[in-house]
Amino acid sequence: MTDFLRGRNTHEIARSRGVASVAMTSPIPREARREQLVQAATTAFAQKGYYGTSTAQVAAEAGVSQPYIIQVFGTKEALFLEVHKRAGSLVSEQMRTVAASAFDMTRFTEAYRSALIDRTLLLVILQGFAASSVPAIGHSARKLFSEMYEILRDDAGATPDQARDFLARGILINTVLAIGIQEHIDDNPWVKPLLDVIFPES
Amino acid sequence: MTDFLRGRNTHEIARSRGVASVAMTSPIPREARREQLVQAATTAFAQKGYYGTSTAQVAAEAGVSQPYIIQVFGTKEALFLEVHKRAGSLVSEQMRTVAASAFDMTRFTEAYRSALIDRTLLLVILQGFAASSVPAIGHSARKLFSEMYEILRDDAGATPDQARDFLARGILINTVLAIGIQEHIDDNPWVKPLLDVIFPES
DNA sequence: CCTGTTGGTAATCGTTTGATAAGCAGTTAT
DNA sequence: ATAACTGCTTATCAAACGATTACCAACAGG
Repeated sequence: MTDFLRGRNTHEIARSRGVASVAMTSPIPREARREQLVQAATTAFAQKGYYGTSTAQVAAEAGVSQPYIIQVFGTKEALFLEVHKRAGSLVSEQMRTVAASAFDMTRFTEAYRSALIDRTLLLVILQGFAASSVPAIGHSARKLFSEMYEILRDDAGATPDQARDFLARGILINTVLAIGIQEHIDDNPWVKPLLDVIFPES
Repeated sequence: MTDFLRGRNTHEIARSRGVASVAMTSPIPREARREQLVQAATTAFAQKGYYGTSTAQVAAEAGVSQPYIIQVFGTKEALFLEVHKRAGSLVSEQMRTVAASAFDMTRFTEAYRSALIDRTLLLVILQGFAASSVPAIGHSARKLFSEMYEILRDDAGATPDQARDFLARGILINTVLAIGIQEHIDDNPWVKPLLDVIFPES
């Protein structure tokens, strides 16, 4: 990005000063670091998708070097898959808890409002749909889709029609988020009534 | 791709034979060629999206050289925008004719079934949503979204709630097409009841 | 101390990318 | 005929990409 310092980590900063042991942060344990990288990658992939995001951008977002990303995850594809699966799990989890008791379309808003805290998760899922031509990504996307239907059917007791409408609403919200129409509402102010029924009183 | 002959057009074939005027097709007029290129680009972009599709792939699909694509459209972004806008126009057009009389959700299936003939159009629209982080593409996507709402509201007399449900169903269909779950129904056979209510008796 | 292991980086590579430049072939107008 | 225009190519380029290699720094255990 703009900040070239992003790529300079504590190691290099210390070395470039000629001081080996000043302002040196301890290396972060493997699992914690991996978690942090997935988080950064989620942010990056959410915006520009699988093809549109370079491993260097993910690295910059995380504040590490690009080869390190590859070293930890093996390939860019494996990284995206981990990001996608994690996002899918989190959203599924949230769906399950909200729809646990009985199916009720009025709970929909509640469900997605809490998920909106991590709107990047929803965007990653959309990007997964769009990149389904990559075999492994398509597989993961279909699995997620099926899993969501399973949740609605088994945990919420929804009929196929109800599940369809629920999923449709969810994907519509994902799309509206992706195109950022709320931020550009000034360009088309007359769509507000529509947005109002998509995001009630928010 | 696999066929290296794709890149050899009539010009080169004639020249490589040392014969200047044998089996030589006349150059195609500008507008007709442009149309053909947009068609090829639509096919290419529908599968792998804006970032995932190279201009060379578009050129191979159309049977012309890669620089020619750039020459005709200026940039890859301009090409995608033309493809996206044309797909949006065609789908909007179809929406308008079907929903012209009065709003009726039962006509939904009919509307999308005819549009399914060009499922690539729907995929291009989805890819436009996914690539909305590119400013011009985002603008085009929002414009399309607004236009669709306008059609539903003005031509079909739909309420915001009805428009929301209609659009949601449409985008769900786009998504289901994108992930290709129908082709992989064997992997998750129990989602068939869901697909049956998404694509009635098809 | 020094030795192995873990957590990282810099340097580099081969490929692919979008885009430019220059030129050739066929058609049309003078 | 020839000059000009349109259609389209080959050749080339600089930048960006994912990935490999080799190395450096800190810590832990003997």
